Amino acid sequence: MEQQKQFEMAKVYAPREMEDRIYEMWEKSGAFKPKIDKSKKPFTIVMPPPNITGQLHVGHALDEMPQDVLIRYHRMKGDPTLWLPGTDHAAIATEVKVVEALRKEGRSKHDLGREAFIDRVWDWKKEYGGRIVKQLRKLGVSCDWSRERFTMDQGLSRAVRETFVRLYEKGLIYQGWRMINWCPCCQTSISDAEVEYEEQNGSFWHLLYPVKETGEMLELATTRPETMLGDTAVAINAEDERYRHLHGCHVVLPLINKEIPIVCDEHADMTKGTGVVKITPAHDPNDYEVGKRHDLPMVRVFTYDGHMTGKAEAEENARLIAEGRATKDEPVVLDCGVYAGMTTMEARKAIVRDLENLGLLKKVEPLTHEVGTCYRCHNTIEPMVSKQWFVKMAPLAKPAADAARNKDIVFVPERFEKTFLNWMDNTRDWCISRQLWWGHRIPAFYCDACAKVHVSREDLTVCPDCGAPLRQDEDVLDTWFSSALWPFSTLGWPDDTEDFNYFYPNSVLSCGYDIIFFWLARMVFSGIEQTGKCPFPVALMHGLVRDAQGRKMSKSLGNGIDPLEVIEKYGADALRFSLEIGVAPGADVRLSEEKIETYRNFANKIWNASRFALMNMQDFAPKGVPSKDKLALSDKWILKRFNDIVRTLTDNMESFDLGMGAYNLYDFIWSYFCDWYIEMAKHELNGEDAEARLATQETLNYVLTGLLKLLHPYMPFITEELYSYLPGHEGMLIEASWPEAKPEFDFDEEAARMDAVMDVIRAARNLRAEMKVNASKRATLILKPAAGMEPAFRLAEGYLNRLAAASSVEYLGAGDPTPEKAASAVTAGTALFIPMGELVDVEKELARLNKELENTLGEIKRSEGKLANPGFISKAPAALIEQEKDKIEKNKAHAEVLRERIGQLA
RNA sequence: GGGGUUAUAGCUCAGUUGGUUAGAGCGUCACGUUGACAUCGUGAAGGUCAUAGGUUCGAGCCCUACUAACCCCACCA
Repeated sequence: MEQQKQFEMAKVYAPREMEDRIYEMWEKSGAFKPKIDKSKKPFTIVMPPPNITGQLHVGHALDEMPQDVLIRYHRMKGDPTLWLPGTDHAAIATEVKVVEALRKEGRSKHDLGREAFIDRVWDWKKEYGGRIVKQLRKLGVSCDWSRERFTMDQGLSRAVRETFVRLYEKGLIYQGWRMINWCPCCQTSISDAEVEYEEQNGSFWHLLYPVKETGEMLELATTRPETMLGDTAVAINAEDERYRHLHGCHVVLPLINKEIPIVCDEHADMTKGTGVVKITPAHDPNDYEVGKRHDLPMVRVFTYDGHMTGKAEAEENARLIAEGRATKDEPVVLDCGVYAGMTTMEARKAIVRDLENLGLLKKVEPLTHEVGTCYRCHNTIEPMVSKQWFVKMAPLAKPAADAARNKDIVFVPERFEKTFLNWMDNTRDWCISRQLWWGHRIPAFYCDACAKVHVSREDLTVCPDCGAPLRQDEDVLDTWFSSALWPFSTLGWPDDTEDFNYFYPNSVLSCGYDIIFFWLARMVFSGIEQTGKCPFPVALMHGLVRDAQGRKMSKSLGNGIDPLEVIEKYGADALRFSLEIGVAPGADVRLSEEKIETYRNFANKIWNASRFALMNMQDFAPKGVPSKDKLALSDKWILKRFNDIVRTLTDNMESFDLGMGAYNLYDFIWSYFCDWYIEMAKHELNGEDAEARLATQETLNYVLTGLLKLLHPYMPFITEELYSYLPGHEGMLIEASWPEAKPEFDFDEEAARMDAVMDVIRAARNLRAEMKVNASKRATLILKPAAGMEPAFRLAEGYLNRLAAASSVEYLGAGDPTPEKAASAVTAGTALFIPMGELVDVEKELARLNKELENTLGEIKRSEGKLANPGFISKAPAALIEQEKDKIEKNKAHAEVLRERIGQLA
């Protein structure tokens, strides 16, 4: 049976053949479902929900990696482990996609109407929403698909509504006219966090406004001349001597000849430009504040779709005002006359041209400045005064910031705590209403009869006060409003469910640092407000994926790596490892196909090491743990080193040093296990001594099995496959056990002696390489062992033969003369000689030995200098002083052997 | 303007609370293939740890200043 297995095992690792099969097996076995055990502490992570519009890209792959590694580690440790997956409805992104699809059919969402449009989006969701979820499986994510959630499913919608009503009832959600960011393209408001600033080339137009009282021209500059029709004042600084005579005066707004006041306000900066600034309260955030301070009227000149307002809009507005339905906070709409209906850009040109014709354009300066753009469509944001819903942030931000300051939430790495606090301490109210159809509709109901607003957990049709019919608010909520509840809404909150009670708070939240404000911060304050608990004690951040040159991956640069393609080519394990190895928490990752190839090669290495092990375990029935009696020196050495790596890896996992853990494993498996241990084990495995062979088989099996387990969180597929081949658990899934270091295998002394032997092997190889000896040519190795080392070398002769190409090993006593026609080297007091007859160039040999002697003497001097320093003696730890003394001893012995050899050759 | 990060070998990066003669991968060069693996092995070359001070018995690591690159937030009339 086993015999067959071996021959079935391909010589080359072929991930494609196994990964889908293994994933299916995992899913069928229910391995990813936690077993709730009240006596145990669970380990929980909720997956950042990808957008249903999404296609898997390397960013997702990076996002999943730390989570899957931690989840698999904790599952192996035996913790009831839940990784909860799901998707986000992505209000704007999805709506834009579907609107686009409709446009191709020659229709608009308004042609369909609200209900039909939403049906259409659900259809779209059914068709494409599952795509990313299928693709995620290719990465090997071990989440519990039976608990998959969607931000707009019934339960989560109820959580959203409950949250909204609670916040409203506490006065933490309010509706009002405020300055907001308006995207004329998406035709919706967006939050401050959704504005991205881009550097753009623009102009600085210097305009002249005539002063009514004095007739002089007041020069001011603007980057947005199209807003001038909405100016309701001009501001100067009260301290500005240049304009002291204008206090209380007015200017006549050109083009519409409207008289507006000159006001004194701190916003006017004397050091900038002419110190005069035009004030457009309806279209600029700063001017809005100035307007409030001076009780200036607000005049709106832009429509919500990016045109200049005209007669129709102005009349509609006038009507509302006349009927008393417009509040004081609401801007007055201007009929822009000849400019009406123009886009803002057309109006800019026309207004500048007209001003120039009037001689009121003094000059135009080019400038580059940061312009706010929509994070979705990248069109320029227009600041607008608009009626929206807001979350009052101050009372929510305070406890969230406290949680970070009290370390109820810890950031990994630490520095992101500052980013988080900086935002929490300065955040402004959150605009949560979006003028979209796809999303959670705002549960506010208006009564036109009694002008009341009802916010309710249930849909209302008639006014509870007056019985008149109600109409629901047309807007939906910011998509992040629902994702902010993700750590608990997915577990059944607001109901008192078993999942919620057991798995909340979550254990860790892992996401990219680019969504700290969008998501993480909002989860923290929402969790604290709604559940009274910080939703997770640890925020593990990761960075961005970049290309080999460190650039962001983007379609326009064409430098993207398609994860599905590279999985197809190199396997998911290779991709996973590439994204994790050597990456410090929070650091960006450079990814290239070459890098992925390197770790595919690593997988192949493991594959072949296992193949080797299996070939040598045909006749072997493991007892599980090697018995100590017959272990070879190399067995003891690897058992000790394996203990070390188990301890290290466990530390790495517990401290979230996942990149370090991967690196440690790579190094251990390739160098310690493959290059050294397997090569040495060949001696015992091919030897005559049946008991020694058995002991090595036990060791090989024990260590390899353990290594596969340690590597499993990073490379789940190949480790699962190989594990199932190893004797003792053929066909089994990797059991839920994380390896433990066994103190009885801490063979410190033997390991140290083995290391000394390895030094000699390296020195011999080095000599041979320098002498350009053909690797297949064997030669006698003559050793003059350091004190007490001869027994170790005798035990290790098999390794010396095999790894240092020694045809035989001879030993010299302390007083014995050393061979002359030999290349020589000294390591830790042991001298080694390889007789090479005439090949040896005595001059070169001497030069080399002298150089080494010089180095050694230098070292001794350095150590002696240290020890001669009274400060060092009195303050350094005793162990270090001992170490330094020890070093002198060793180096002296080393130098002695070198001198002896030099003396003999010279 | 506020906050943050980075600077170590040709390239990409490690380097834990300060404690050997600063490491790895890739690349380069030399040698090597008959049975785990050329998706491989062995060996070598290559670094004044950005700069200047400081603290310390001791600094790649801590502090200050400076230089350069990058990121985030705010602002730019």
